[in-house]
Amino acid sequence: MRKSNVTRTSSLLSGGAQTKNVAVAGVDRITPVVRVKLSNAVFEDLGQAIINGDYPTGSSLPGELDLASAYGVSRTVVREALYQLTASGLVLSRPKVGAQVLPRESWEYGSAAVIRWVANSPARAEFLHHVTEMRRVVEPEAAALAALRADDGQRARVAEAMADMRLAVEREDVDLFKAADENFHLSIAHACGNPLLMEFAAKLRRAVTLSRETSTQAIDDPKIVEQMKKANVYELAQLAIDAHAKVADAILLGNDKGARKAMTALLKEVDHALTLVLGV
Amino acid sequence: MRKSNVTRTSSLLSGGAQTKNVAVAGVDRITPVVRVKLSNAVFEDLGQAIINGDYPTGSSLPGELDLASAYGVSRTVVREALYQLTASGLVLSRPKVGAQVLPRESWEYGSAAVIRWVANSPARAEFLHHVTEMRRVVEPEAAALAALRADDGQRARVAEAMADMRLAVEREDVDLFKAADENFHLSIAHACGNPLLMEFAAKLRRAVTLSRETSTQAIDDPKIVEQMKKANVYELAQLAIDAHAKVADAILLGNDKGARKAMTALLKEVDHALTLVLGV
DNA sequence: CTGGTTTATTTGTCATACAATATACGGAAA
DNA sequence: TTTCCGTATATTGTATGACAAATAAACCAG
Repeated sequence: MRKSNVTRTSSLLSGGAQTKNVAVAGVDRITPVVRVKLSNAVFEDLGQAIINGDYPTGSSLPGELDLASAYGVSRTVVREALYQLTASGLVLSRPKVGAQVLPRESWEYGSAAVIRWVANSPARAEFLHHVTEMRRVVEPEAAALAALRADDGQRARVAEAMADMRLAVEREDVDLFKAADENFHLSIAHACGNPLLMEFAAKLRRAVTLSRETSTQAIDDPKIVEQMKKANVYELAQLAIDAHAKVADAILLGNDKGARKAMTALLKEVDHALTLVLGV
Repeated sequence: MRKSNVTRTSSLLSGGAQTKNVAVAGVDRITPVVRVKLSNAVFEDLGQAIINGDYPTGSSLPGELDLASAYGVSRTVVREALYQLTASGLVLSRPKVGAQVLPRESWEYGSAAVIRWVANSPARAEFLHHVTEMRRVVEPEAAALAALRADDGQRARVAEAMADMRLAVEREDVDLFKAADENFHLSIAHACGNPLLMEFAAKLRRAVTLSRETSTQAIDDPKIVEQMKKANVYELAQLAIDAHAKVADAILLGNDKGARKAMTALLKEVDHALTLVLGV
């Protein structure tokens, strides 16, 4: 029933994704040059579908052969995708019963893929709330440790991000500001000397960024628009510069307690407002 | 070049694999219940080998066919294992170049498998140090949130773990004590109302437990034995009971600040000593 | 209706073939 | 000689078909 290989390859990203996802229209156009592995594509789509709640906890995914024909790929590809899902803690597949969706407690929220999916799922708002809560626990500590342990190169990167942020405000360059903000927090995370803390802080930060990106279309929320109008952007920018600078200075001086305190203040006072203005 | 590792694994797998290939009549019936998937076994072994440093960063694993023949499995199985490794952030495989080991920064330290491997690797001591550092950041906050948000059932489980711990000391039952300790911390993590915090705290806790388990054979370290002898176990047990009770009481009373403070003290004063006595 | 057996369906594993891709080699041009 | 470019070759990516193993569901004996 399945004949030509080449045409079927392209039918995966369009046809298969259509059936499950909402808007993957642009995806296959973005990556025509870099040939995406089919199993990764299936992995992405199934993972997003599971996390979106299309397959409730405890239910079984369609059989491997069904999935294969639905996506227009071979059973081999489906299996390889299922193994990635298994490693992400989303499913457990057993003979006869199929790949069962595991309860939320066993998903690997730490995994990059899961974060990506959740940040792009209906549960995005709630997730972002939890992420913010965690950032307020983790990032001040990361700043404190960075003040104590950062080497010269790491301190330089913090300083550089700070400089970029000032430059962005000067030039009124929103994109540069976003990038500098991201760099600022990531460079601190990388300087804290604890790989666990580093990875976790970086992932939290990435979750925020992802949510900002994927929620651009949600700006028609009148409440948010109102808040954005009310905000005095320039004032906010100056406030952000000050708050970030206090953190950076403390880190550069090796003042751990000061860095912790400054980062706490930054997250409490500025970051929420920034998030509102920048898109969530 | 990494022959020793492969051959060791091959022998591990040989029990399950050969029974099928050779089709010896009686052997099949000996181990029919615990049938491990071959790909999972290969996944486990390769992951452990990578994290042990057998394959340095940037190097390529042996080719799929080599791995297949080394492990005595089909190429399909090897590929499925490699896909799990990919999802864990350990390798990235490309045509012709093979599966390259990614730098540590991209390993999913949050993933259960990676934690298992690291907790069982030469880097265990250092990892445990980082884990402890993270616990001192995360668990006090989890306790505080649990005091604010735990429902009746969750509070009951905390109280139950506390009661078990008292019982264990009374009966001088070390195993029960370990279990109660584990339950105590896990129940708090589960009661904090933030899935990210819950998962992270639980994984940190699990890393500690795993390290304790896998290091039983390392107790011949004279320094540790000396410390264990010097420790007054009964005194320590009473200290542990008191410290844990303070946390539990604060949580049950909804006193978040008290819970945070008590947990901080617990981790600072008692937990290290406990870890020493219990096996690390 | 109960309990054990059989059946049927699905996953787990293997083998083979071919397509796609990146390294490495070798030849041509400057 | 060096540099550039195409070809060769080895390895991964994908597809297909086959069989073994496991288990849920149907079935039958009592």
